[in-house]
Amino acid sequence: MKIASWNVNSLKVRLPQVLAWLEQARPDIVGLQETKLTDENFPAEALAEAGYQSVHSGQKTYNGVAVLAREPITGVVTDIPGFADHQRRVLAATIGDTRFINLYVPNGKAVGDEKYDYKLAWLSHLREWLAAEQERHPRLAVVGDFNIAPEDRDVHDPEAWRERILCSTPEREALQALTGLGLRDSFRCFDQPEGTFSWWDYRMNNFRRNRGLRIDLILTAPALTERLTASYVDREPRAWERPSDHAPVVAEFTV
DNA sequence: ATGGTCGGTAGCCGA
Repeated sequence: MKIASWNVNSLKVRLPQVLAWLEQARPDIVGLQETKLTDENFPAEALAEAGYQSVHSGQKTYNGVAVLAREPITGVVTDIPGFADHQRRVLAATIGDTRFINLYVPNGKAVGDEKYDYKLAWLSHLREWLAAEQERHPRLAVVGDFNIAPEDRDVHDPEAWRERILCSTPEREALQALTGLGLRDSFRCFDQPEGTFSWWDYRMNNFRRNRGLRIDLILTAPALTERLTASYVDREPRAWERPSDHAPVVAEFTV
């Protein structure tokens, strides 16, 4: 089994790249973030022709998350239970015996901003939900754009980013609270090249200079962690014409 | 040198 996560930064613009990547990578389950589409504009037919069933929780202009899968999708949940939010950032689904939770974690804008407080509150509620989900579904994968670089080695210039948004200690502690539930950052279950990132700002030729952050993650519960065979960032689509500012991240498993 | 680029949308906001 091969699963993936990709912040596409507008699925309207990025559909050709997404279809090309699905064809070459052939993942079984994919979480997309920042589709920026309403449900009626979601390209379900084009994805079906590519061999993927899909569910979408959409919103005009902002956010929007989708799950694509080769097998039937059931058990769809679109909100963190008990956390009312009009922002479409959550999409949980069951495919086979895998529970797949796709997240677009709030960016937070800047440390101390009201959006930062929303981000930390959101992550606190997420932790409570994931603790319960893991009880119900041992084969749990939590994927998405977490908008948090877990450690300094996930940041091209840690000193420049020290205690800034995406890297602050409270954000990292909120992420560690998820790994404290037994969810592992699958990427770190393997030796990895230094300077591996998943997001590069469009400005300043940051991709060419590899000035990025690793903020797109695939977390796995023990029943999946023990079946992990690989976890990596696929940088290739970031180098394509008219790219998203994020690259897809991938995890592979035995069965 | 404190900006720079995208995308959505129509003057800026969000990332």
